Amino acid sequence: MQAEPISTPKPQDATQKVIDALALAIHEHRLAPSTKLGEDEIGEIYNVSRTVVRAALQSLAHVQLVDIQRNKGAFVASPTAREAREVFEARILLEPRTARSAASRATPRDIEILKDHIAQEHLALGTGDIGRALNLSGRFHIEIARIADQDTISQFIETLIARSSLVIALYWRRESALCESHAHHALVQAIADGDEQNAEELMHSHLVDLNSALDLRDRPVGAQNLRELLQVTDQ
Amino acid sequence: MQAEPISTPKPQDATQKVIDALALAIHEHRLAPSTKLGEDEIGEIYNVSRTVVRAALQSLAHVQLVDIQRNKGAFVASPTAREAREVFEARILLEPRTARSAASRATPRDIEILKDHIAQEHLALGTGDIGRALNLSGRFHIEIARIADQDTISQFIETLIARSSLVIALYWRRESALCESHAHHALVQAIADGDEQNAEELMHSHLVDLNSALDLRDRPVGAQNLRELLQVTDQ
DNA sequence: GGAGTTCACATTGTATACAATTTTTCTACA
DNA sequence: TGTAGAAAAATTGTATACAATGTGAACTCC
Repeated sequence: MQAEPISTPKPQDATQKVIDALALAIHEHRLAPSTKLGEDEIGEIYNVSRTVVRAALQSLAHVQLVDIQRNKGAFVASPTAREAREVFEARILLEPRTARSAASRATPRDIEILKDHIAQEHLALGTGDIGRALNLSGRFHIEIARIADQDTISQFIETLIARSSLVIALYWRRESALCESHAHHALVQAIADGDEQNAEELMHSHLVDLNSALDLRDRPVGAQNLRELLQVTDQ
Repeated sequence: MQAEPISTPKPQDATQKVIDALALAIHEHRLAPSTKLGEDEIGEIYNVSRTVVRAALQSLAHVQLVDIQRNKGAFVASPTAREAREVFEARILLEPRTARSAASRATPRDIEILKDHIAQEHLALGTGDIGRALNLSGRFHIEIARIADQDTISQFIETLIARSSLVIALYWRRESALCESHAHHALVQAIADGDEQNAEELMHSHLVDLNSALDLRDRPVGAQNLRELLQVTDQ
């Protein structure tokens, strides 16, 4: 009776599918901070039961991409200015050393992958798909952590980059251009050359640059959407 | 038989109760690495449904205290020698700077708490309750991270210390005494004095000492218990 | 007697059903 | 008209039921 030829209905975890889908939507800024994530709603979208959705939401809450409030529900996380600062402080602490380590271990294949990332990012920017470009930019950093071959720290960096996505959504200031392709390009070159010192320094300054492009003054986040709606053309 | 007079049956999350209970058991080395954690079994022990147990196990899997294998079940994690190395490398990277930060911010109340931790640890060692002493020793480090007032990094450190518990269970060598009370004492003094440089250095050397008390040669972990049983008085 | 197969049992993955809490809406009253 | 209160609706927390997968024992065949 040869059911589904290729598309398997539930090949692996249904949970992982939901996790990936939601994480991608957040990373690409299609789900804004503070958005309510109703269990039934999500379950209906992906054709899974609330059991699966709850597991996915809890997993995302663990990396602080969503915020679960008991008896209230799950919302896309909305980092405070302070949390945003901490995320980048942690990145500045971890990633330069990771870049150094990557420079000492990268294989030609790794360099290929990194360059491919940059190319795809450039492409996405060209087509105006900013969300995708942002996501790829983050995955570039994750890839470097993978090359560094330190799973434990890589995992930390992965969650930090995920949260960075939310920070950028909330605190990025328009004025600064986000074309940091140059920084990434120079970084790849240093890693390809095995220049550990340079890789470490480039990563450091890259992150400092990123951080300085944020406007981290406190502001009343939270029910942000509601406020926006209420103030629209309010006479 | 007047059941629990004050203890409420389900005051807060039932899930959190299970998480805490299992984590404590692991930290106190009452649950050995690779121990199978059956859902029905645990649910029966704590009088909760499998739903709650599964949520707890998934949460513990996130911090890598347990290892969930699809369709197989959950087991107390059993870090490889490599993972053990990585955990301590990460601690050495993060904690010294955290100790420095703690030294710059600690209040008299904080110092009290730290000294109390040491006293309790000493007490536990005196009564031979090594499991409790180990747990308190770990919580001492967590307390310092809390004082440093960097939630993001504190959270990383918390998971690292949790995993350290498993590492110690697997790789600690008997020969070395685990009375590092002196190190903790000196650390508190430096923090109380606001001596940032000294606090950072003391924490660094303390962690290096700890690390050197591990025997990180590879060994076939995994179904450790079974192997032991099978080889007992074999002829 | 040993290796391979099959069937029964046990355990996990997922869905549904029920209970508890929150949010909304409707109504009554000042 | 606006506000307080109560009932209704919606949503989450937990438990149970069913489906799918894995494990182990008994049995057959060599």
